[in-house]
Amino acid sequence: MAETHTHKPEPVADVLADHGVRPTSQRETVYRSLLQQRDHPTADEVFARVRENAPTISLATVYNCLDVLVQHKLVKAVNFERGPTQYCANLAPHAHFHDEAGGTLDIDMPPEMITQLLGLLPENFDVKHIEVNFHGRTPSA
Amino acid sequence: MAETHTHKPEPVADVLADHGVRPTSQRETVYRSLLQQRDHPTADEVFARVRENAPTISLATVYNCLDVLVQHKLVKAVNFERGPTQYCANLAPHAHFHDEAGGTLDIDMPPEMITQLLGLLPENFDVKHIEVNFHGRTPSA
DNA sequence: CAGGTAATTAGAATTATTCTAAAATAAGTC
DNA sequence: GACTTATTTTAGAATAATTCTAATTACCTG
Repeated sequence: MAETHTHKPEPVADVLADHGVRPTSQRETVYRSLLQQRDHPTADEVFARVRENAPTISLATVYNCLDVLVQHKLVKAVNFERGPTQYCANLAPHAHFHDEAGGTLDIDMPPEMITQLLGLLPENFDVKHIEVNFHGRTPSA
Repeated sequence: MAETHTHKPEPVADVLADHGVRPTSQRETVYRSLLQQRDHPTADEVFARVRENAPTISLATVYNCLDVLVQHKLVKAVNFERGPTQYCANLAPHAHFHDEAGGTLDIDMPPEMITQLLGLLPENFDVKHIEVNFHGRTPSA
């Protein structure tokens, strides 16, 4: 099957480099893990996952890598109430829905919605980012 | 000057009772503190403030009271990134703007905006609450 | 390959919060 | 008003997530 709509699959190292992140093996491993398993893992969960491939990586490094990825906008950090930070490689503008029963869902947000939200602010505010979180229950059925 | 638009100012104890919260002196003190000083204090800050009137109150009690007030929807808990939870007695629907330079602002949200946000979700999701947070800088001038 | 910068590591430290168990308070009952 | 029971408060210990520290390792530049 030919790839009709996708560009050539850019190696992870290049994606990092393109975003100004020096591509170390740890950073690649962490980022790859987030790309592969697109739930919303905590730092601990990422640590557990990457240990399989990189058994010598440390938790501090996982935190460092995640921070760098977030700072360079390759990954989003999601916070819910007092829970541990969760990480998300979905870069499209989206909100998050936190199910009380556990689990976090991405909710796509059309760009107009972002524009409207920004419209609530006084003109000269400099917005770095917006976060929209829903909290509740998904249908149990 | 006659009070033209306000109802009789209901004592704090009654407000608590009306919301199903047993009005203990600690709860009244904590709630009153939030009503009076409408910045977005952390539990520690509330603790420091209420100690002036109630020098024997404990930090655990402040946490307990804040939790009860939040559970009974008299107070909102606001979380930003990894910072400590902040509390807010503004019950009108509103978003929060976190200034990197410090400080948190309430941003009014018209009900239509809430409706639109809810429209992003599948029909049968049961939403307990929505949180909209902006992050950035206010004009320094 | 020497020298410098940046990244990683293990473990200690910190911080906000929650837990625990006991004492105090309040509410309801006779 | 004393008695019982449920709730709240309290001080301090415990926990959990994250950050810090200092030492080591990897990478790049000349």
